[in-house]
Amino acid sequence: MVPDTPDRLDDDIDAGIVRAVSHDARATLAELSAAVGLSVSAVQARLRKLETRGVITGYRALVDAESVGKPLAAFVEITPLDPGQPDNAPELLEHLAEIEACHSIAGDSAYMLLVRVASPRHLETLIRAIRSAASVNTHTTVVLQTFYENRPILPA
Amino acid sequence: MVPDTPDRLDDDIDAGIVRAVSHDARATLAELSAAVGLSVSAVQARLRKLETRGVITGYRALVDAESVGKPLAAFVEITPLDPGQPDNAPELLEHLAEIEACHSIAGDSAYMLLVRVASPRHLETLIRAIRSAASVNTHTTVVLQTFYENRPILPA
DNA sequence: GTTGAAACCGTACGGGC
DNA sequence: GCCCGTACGGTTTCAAC
Repeated sequence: MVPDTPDRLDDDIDAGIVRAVSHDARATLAELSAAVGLSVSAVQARLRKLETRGVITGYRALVDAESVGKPLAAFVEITPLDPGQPDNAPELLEHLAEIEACHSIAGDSAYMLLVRVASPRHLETLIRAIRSAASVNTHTTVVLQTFYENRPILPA
Repeated sequence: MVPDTPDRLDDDIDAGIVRAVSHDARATLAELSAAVGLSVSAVQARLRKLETRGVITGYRALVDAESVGKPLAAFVEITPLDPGQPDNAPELLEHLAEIEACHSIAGDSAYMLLVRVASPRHLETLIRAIRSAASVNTHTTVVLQTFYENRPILPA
């Protein structure tokens, strides 16, 4: 039996490109070229492919949350009030820009959110908005300090 | 009394630049210039300042975790075995590349980690490594599905 | 902040492996 | 198929204003 391709990286060069652009998304093709030892054209073609195949899904600036007025982060676990109802909480909450991430999880709660707000008062307002928008209970864990986050996901 | 600057964005134009580069970190200065209505040079100078002031701390490619062989994510809460000891768990764990984020938190546990691994077996190995490296108990919540994450932090 | 000129970069295309 | 080189238009950079 032929083994399935375990992931969508063709080879070590693709992995090197992903690593380099994960470390600095604004790196030029010339810099990426130097990093992996291929011509600029070849790197450009590979980068395009990585984007179209969905390996690279976008490019983001990392922004200091305090600098943009959102110094308070929290994990909010949510659970539907009525477990019988169809559950589309992620969609119902998508319009709330304070929510940075939404995962469904194993364990006591149904979803884990990561949120960022300006103050405890804003956190209270957001939690109320979450509860009423998605008909859920919430369990909130305040982040006291972030040591690191958004470390690059490196190809194995 | 003069109000303290609440954050480190000078004005709406800086906010616009941050928003634009958060949405697409590979946008050219010309594109950013068009987005905020300033000359290319002025945008470049502002972007540099935002970087040196620490408002923008870097640029990352968003990588599909499954495509690079890490389809399994989990939240790992950790608590020191001996609460009397000096606690430098974040440093002790920093060398583990599977850890994407480390926050200290309020509540039952001391820290919340976000980790990504290839399989349940790798998760077990990682949890053992975390326990022995930082002398902690762990409480793990597996991520079943990620609806969204890394949504941009927009200036208020 | 703006303009402008030189250096650099992104892109498409041709040819070779 | 993938890769490299070249050429042209767009971009980045920096100095002068």
